Amino acid sequence: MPKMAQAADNGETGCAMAQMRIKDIAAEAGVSPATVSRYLNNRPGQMTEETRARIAAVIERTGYRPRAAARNLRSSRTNLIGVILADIANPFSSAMLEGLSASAAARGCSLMTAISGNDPAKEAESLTRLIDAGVDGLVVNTCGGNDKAIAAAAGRLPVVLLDRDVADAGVDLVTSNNRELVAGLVDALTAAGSERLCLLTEASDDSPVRRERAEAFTDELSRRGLAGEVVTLADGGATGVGRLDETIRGYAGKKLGLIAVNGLVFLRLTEALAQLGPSLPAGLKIATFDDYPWNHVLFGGVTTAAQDTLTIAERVVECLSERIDIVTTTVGDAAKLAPKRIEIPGHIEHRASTSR
Amino acid sequence: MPKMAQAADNGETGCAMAQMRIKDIAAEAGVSPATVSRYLNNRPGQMTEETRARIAAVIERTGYRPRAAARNLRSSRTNLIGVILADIANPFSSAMLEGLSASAAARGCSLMTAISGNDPAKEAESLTRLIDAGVDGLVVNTCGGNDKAIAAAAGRLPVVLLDRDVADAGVDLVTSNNRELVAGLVDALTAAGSERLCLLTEASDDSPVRRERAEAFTDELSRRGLAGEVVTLADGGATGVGRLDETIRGYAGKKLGLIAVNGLVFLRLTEALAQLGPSLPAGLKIATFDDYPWNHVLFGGVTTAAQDTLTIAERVVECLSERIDIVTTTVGDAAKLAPKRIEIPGHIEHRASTSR
DNA sequence: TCGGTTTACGAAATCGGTTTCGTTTCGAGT
DNA sequence: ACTCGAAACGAAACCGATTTCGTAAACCGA
Repeated sequence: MPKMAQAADNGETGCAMAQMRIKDIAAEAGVSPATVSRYLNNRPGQMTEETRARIAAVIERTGYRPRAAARNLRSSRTNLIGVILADIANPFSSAMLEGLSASAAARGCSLMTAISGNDPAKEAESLTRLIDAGVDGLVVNTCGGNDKAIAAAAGRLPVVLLDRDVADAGVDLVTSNNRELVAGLVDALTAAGSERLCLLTEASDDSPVRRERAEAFTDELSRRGLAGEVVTLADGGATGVGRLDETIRGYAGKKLGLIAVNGLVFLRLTEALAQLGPSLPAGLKIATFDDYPWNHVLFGGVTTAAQDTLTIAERVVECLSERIDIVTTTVGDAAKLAPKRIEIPGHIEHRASTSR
Repeated sequence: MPKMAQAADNGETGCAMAQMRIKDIAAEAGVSPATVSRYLNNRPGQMTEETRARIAAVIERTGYRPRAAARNLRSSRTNLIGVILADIANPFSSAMLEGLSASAAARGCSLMTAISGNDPAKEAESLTRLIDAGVDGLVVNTCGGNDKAIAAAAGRLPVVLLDRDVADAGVDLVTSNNRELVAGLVDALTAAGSERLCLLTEASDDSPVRRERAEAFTDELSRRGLAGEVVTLADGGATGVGRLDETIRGYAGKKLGLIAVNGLVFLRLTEALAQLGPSLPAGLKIATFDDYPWNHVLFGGVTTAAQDTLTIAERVVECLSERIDIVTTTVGDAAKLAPKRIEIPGHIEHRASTSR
């Protein structure tokens, strides 16, 4: 006989009563805790429709909620997904967070988030913090510089990389079809009359994504026999402007088209253009990656390579849950499925795209 | 004698060994699990410098990490802070998330995030999800419509409201000094020559924040004897543009100044202005809340009321930890400290602010 | 040297679920 | 009727830490 046997017989007492435990529910429903547990996790071994109903009724009436900590401990599963984002200021990241949140919730998982702010040290710290917290899996939008740590983490739990790859291997990656998107932007600009193209990048951003886009860009140029180059803006804002000014002057009168390699570079580009004064070279056209909400306002609308963040998020969670299920189901590390590389097609938003 | 007595004697075997438990560490260090626990939580009752060092050495060597689920269960504390954000697309929210993440990490806490997308149903669901997950406290940037649920939640664990208040009482709130910021924007516009002022709002956003700003605005107008009004854009984009167009025409030739009540309205405003064509009424000036990164690019720089997101985040976490400490320390609900209302002063970014 | 108070630590209970394993019951097949 | 397998369920171990309580040793002033 339990100490607080009749703790449950309250109808609607408003007072703060001690929390119900599973054994209280069990007693109330006249079954064993094991059966209630089966009910809670609707285990394959069915139970009589009658006991099921009885348990449901008791839970409904008492408003019982199982304590997560207890079930986590015993089952060593938390239904938590860790997310490490490099730069939350980037709308890509916030859109992704929203998508991940929704997809995770759909599978009964919650998100634990950490933000590295593009600082590898913080990223590493977040990595251990989330793992220590017991997340079932990890989504990492890495800022780079932690390849070994990430590989190590992937050895301990399921990891899916988001957008940015890691030199070391063995982890799933979900990203956009950057090469096609680059081609699409080149298409758009040439169709709009540009004769020379520049891809603008930042020195500080040395991510594999940037490199992939730059590579695709030069490939595309040579494939089409177009003139152009990759221009790396220096980090200090002013230098960047100088470099940009120089570039624009260098192509003066030649129908230049600029592609910003990502949203932040685009932002710096607009700043720089504003600084250079209202007199832009005639025929200068602009396109960019990342569909910031103001892209269709600036310059009368900027043609944009938009990533399908919602689908990316969905697939990320899908990959992760798949691996999580494997880990928690199979005995050892047997049946390791090969690392996937998934490209989610983005699309080009065609807009006016002219600076004038 | 434990089953796996010598599991610990490996030096650097690469094989995946079973995880260490606290009792393994204890055995290895020649102390009891209780002492190791004391070490881990550096409890007031000191221990010999020698045993401390011995435990530290063993932990260091084995790379032992305590299982969070177990300590959560026993201590009924998770070091998790739940965060519910209404609209992650708003840079205010993402900046806040970054700030919260940093402040929480500084106190050894992690963040569990949920995003309501301004949907009260989702918000309510997030509320229960996070509470069920066992968060120690909750930060809510509510979208409204859940006053009772939030009040109920606040009865069960510490809750701090972020930016948006809740009709019901009894919870801490951290927000900006909206009234002063409104006055600051009015200052800026009148100083720039505006004679009539409009505050632009959206019908769909009926948050207390919007209302507070609108109220402050009309107060300010009457205090200064200025002409002007609050203009509510309808929800459907097109109607909004029409309404705006109408407003601008109505004041034609009268040196109009527009204030966007928040960043999203400002975005719609820029869109609408772009749609209305390049010929804006001469002397139209614009100011806005929320310092989006492109504010200083558009229209040659838009005067902005910027909130101090970092400080807000800091104070939010501070408030929350304070209450969490009280809850976990004191016996009952004694010593309930009164709900605070904290206003963090923002500042006005003075920029060119002219549309032409 | 002796009571009295800390201090350092260990033994064992405990948190609240899940999981394993075994038992009973029920229905089908012959 | 009897066997057999599956279905429904209960008893008890278990997850891995924290916490309570107790004890032995150390310290301390008189």
